[in-house]
Amino acid sequence: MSDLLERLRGRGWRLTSQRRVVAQVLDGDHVHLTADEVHARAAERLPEISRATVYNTLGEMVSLGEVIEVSTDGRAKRYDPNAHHPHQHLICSNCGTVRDVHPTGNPLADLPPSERFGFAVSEAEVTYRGLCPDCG
Amino acid sequence: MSDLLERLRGRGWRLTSQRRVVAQVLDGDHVHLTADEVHARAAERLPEISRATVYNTLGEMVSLGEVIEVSTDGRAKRYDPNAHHPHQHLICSNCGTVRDVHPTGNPLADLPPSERFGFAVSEAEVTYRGLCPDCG
DNA sequence: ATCCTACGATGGACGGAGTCCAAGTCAAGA
DNA sequence: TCTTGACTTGGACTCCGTCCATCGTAGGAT
Repeated sequence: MSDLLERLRGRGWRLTSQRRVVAQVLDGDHVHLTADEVHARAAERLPEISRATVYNTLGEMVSLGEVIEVSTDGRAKRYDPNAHHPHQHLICSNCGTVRDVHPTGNPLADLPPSERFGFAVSEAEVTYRGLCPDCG
Repeated sequence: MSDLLERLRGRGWRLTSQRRVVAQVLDGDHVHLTADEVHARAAERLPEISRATVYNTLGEMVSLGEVIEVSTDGRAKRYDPNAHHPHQHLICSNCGTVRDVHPTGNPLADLPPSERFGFAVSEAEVTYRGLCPDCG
């Protein structure tokens, strides 16, 4: 994830140890951690990192388009570092596990003008739900 | 919405004034109120109705499949009484207004088996986002 | 019409998730 | 090395929602 750190520094970020650790925690595929989970893992490497800093850093990464925020249910938001590869999410209705999926088709094309109510529609987010192998 | 009340009574519900008022508040199309908004409107008709009762009643209606819970952003859940007409949602990225929409196509069919990871996929929820006419 | 009682309502305490703020710290340019 | 403004900290706070002990009442039984 030094890619991410490079991109962030290129945007004028001051590179602190806290930000470095948060970026490292978010590395990988199928990573969908809550802010508190990010905080817990970051604290393993940098014990005194604060929750506020984790929230700030995640929020900034989201604003910069480097991380996606996923509001699965009414619970805590999850953070998905896979922002540069368009995808949707498949969520287990029972245990909440999240997988990245790549449906065919383009949902935006499925919304006819008569159903747009004058909105400038820019995004379609698809959430699939069902039971995962472990919960099935 | 006496339809709804009839259905609920048919399911063994005790018909209290509180439940009646909540059901009345949820009547109509394009209704997507938060629990607190439901509480406020219910309280206009029945001043001493409690928040807990509103939450209980909404939760029961959701369990019975008479009302749909919509988690638009990370904020308060919204309650959509239009449960018997399948639809998706179009949300203004700026002001949060919600409209019911009816896309063509079936997103479930767009998720190939190889992208299902062994899940028993049962539901696909599509959320469109963009700027509404007022915010555009 | 009245009584009974289990189901529902109440409100206040509680919990989780997230934001805010004043004070202290430090990355990085001069 | 110095300086400074951006960053971090932790604790208080807000918002949304749940829980619980107690009280009230809908509606069947009589």
